[in-house]
This record gives sequence, structure tokens and C-alpha cells, in this order.
Amino acid sequence: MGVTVTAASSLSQALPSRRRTGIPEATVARLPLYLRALHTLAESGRTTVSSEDLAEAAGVNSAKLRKDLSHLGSYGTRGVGYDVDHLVAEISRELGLARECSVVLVGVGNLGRALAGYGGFADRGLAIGTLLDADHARVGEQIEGLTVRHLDDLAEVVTGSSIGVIAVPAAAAQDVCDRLVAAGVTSILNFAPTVLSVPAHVDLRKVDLSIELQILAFHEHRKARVATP
Amino acid sequence: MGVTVTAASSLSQALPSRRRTGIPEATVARLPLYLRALHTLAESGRTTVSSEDLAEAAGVNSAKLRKDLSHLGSYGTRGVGYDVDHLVAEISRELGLARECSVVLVGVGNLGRALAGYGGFADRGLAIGTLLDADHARVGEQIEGLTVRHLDDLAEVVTGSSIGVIAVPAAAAQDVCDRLVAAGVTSILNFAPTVLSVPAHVDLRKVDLSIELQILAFHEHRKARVATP
DNA sequence: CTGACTTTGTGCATGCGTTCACAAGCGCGT
DNA sequence: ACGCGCTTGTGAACGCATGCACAAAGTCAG
Repeated sequence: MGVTVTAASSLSQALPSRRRTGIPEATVARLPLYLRALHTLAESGRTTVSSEDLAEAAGVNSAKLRKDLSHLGSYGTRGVGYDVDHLVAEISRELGLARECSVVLVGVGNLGRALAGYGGFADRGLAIGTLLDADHARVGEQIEGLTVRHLDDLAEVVTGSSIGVIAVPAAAAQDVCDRLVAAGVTSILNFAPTVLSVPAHVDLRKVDLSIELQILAFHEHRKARVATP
Repeated sequence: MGVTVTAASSLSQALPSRRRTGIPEATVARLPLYLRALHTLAESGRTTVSSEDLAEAAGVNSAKLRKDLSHLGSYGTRGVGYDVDHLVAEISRELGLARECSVVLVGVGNLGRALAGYGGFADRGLAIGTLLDADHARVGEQIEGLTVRHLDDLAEVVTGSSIGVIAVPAAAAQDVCDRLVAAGVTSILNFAPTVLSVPAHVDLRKVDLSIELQILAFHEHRKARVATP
């Protein structure tokens, strides 16, 4: 207890974990953290930052931070630290945030709306590009500056490399998933509480909003159990 | 590619990972997965299930599943499999879902509303108990059968072991967090894209909705890069 | 120019998690 | 009763990730 845990990933299905790039999966999972911390620092006027300070801002160990950054290359200056802007650029480049990687969000219920407006998304570079919904009543609605289009328009909005985000009820998730795949999407992020199946060439990740809460409940339960054995 | 990754946790700050209980943190993170799969199976009428089948339903390796379950005890029958209902009961008990662990959700914006109605939460046992918001205009509103109360009522709704969920804008998160701590909450789940600081005795976990998307972008980027070197 | 201080980058050891592979155990048909 | 086949539970090996501790490298003052 008393330890801040940043939940984020790597309950992986054990991908060889470092597929071809020399960058470990665990490091990739932390890069977004560093990126956000760097943006915050940049806004407060910092131009350089030491691994110690950046690590604290991101909530990780400084040794881990340095090792993570070393996988990208040697972008620090000994005795000084890292140049904030330069590091932002390098991490963004590595994550592929510079390219216009269009994100298609399906489902503009509460969760979809929340995602569209999530502060963390637009960390310069990776913003939701299209909103779709199967409900005709919602088509035409304006959300965060975007107009909701119908799911049937999917084929028109999918470009070369698109990422699909599923934020629909569990019952509709597999159908939406299939349509995304049919439209040529090869990377899908699923927020619906269901296990989806996709062809072998598609990358599927899943975010379950309730898992972290249940983990927390476990610890709370354990605490109570230790107190009264 | 073509591998389904279930994102869920354990980018921990390296807690000794197995604090006192004999149950590894990685296993705890997967128990909710099994629980959901079991509920689905139960609804479709299955009474027993083999590790192979359950593993597929949950999207994990069968060996991993067996090892995970073995940490709870020997609840399987060799040659047959596991009794679905019994296993549900055991996992729920272990996670502390049986106790009425009241969950207090602060912030009923889009994200808060999405959480309140999230299909996965109410997997029998762990439901949101209270909705709070700092905006007087939202107080009194009915959401998912609950009435929104004002944040100032915090002290009245916090019971013995409560879990606090923060679903407010980043700028307000630290303030809400402090108020939760002051009210005696010792387990907090943060959905706001900010690093929060808490006293040593408080358990803080963080869910960042954008991280998974950025990881996916990385893989998509890498795929594109390999294709055109 | 030199020397002392600061901070990066990394070799190494340790521990956790995953996976394989198999023995132990249980039910069922005969 | 008894063996056959199926499934669990686990011992052991491997690999990844983490964290320590230090050498390399650069800055800044004088």
C-alpha cells in the first residue's frame, strides 16, 4: 500500500515482447507517460530536464527512465539532462504520432464521447479523426468539433493506416469489429467488455475499465482481512 | 501482429508484487477476466468447464490459467474440469467482491456516466454505489438508477472500506483526490490524465485511456515502416 | 587549461512471470 | 474391480524486466 501504481499494460499474451524493433514492449508502454510529463514540463517553461526530475514527474524510477530512453538513442547530455523539445520530438517520432495516423471511433455513447474529449488523446499528434455510430438519430451530431457519421460510411473514412476504436455495447462489439476488419483496419482497440476474435493479421488490444477497480477491491479486501484475521 | 493483447496492468512500480498473500499481482490482474468469462459461460448454461475452454474464452494460455487458479486452491476435478458456479464463488470471494465494498464515483461527465453504466462493472458484486459531482447543476440528476449528490456530501457517503473513483477533468483531479483522502478513502482509482500524489497509506492506481491507443499507433507505425524501409 | 561536479548510459545480478511437459488423480465404461 | 483416457496441478527452465552501482562523458568555474 501507499505505492502509486500506473496501470497500463503488458498483461500481454506474451508476444515475443520485442518483435523486431529493439524496443521492449514494456518500454513502449511507458513512452506515452514520458510524453505527457514532457508536455506538462514544456508548458511550464522548462527547456531541459534531468532523468531524476522527469522520472518523478512521470511516476517511475529514474534508472528505468534512463534505460527506456537509451533504447531510442543517446539524446541526453551528460551533466545537463535532456532537451525537452527534442525528447518530445524523438518519442513522438518513435511512437508514430507524427504521421497522420487516422483514428476512427465507433460508438458515440457516453464512453465514445468521453474518449473523443479525453485530455490525454490529443497530446499533439494522435487525435480522433472520425466519429461513427450505428444509430441514425445520432448521425449529424457535433462532438468536439467533429460530425458524427453513420457506420455504413466506414469504407469511405478508412485510409491507408487507420486505427479503429470500439466503444459500443458488448453485444454489438463483434459485429463492429468484423466491419472494421472488412474495411481494411488492421489495428483495433476494444473498450467493450467482451473477447473479440479477429483474423491473424489484425492487431487487437483490449481495455477493460472494470479490471483496475477489481484489482483495487482485492487489495482493499486484503487490507481488511489482515486487520481482522 | 495478429495477436490479441489484453491490456490490463502490471506496469507496476514494482511492488514486491506479492505482498503478503501468496497470490502474484499478475494473477490478480487476470482474475477479473476469468470471472467475466465464467459469467458468460454460466449464462449459456455450462455447469463445468475445462481449463482449455475457459482459457480460450478468456483469451489466455491454458497453462497460465491453471497456474493462476492453483494459487486460489485446488478447485478443479481432474478428468472433468472446474465447476462454473463454484469457481465464480471462489474468485469473487478472493477478489473481495462478495463484501459490500462501496464505490464512490466522483465526476459525472461523459466518462463518469460511461463508468456508471459500464457492462463489466456489475459482474455481480462490485457496483458503483454513489455518484458525486462538484457542479450543482448536475446534483439531483438520475443516472443508472442513482441520484447525483454534491461533492460536499463526501464525508456522509464514505463508509468503512470505500473505493474512490476519479473521473473529473485533469485540472480538478488532485483536489478531488485530496478530499477523498481527507474523507478516509484509502483506495483510489484515477482516470484523469495526471499524476496524483497521495499519502503513503493510500493505494492509488491509474488508468490512462490514451496509452493503449498510443501503443497501437506504435505498432501500426512500425508495420508501415517495415513495409517501406 | 584544469579539475571537480553533475548526469547520462549500461553491465550485471536478481526476481517475477510464462511456458513446457509430465506425473498424479479422477471418472467412466466394461 | 480395474484399466483407459482425460484433465488438473506443478516442477523446472527460460526469458524479460527491474534496479543497483559505476564508469564514461560533458559542463562550468576559476
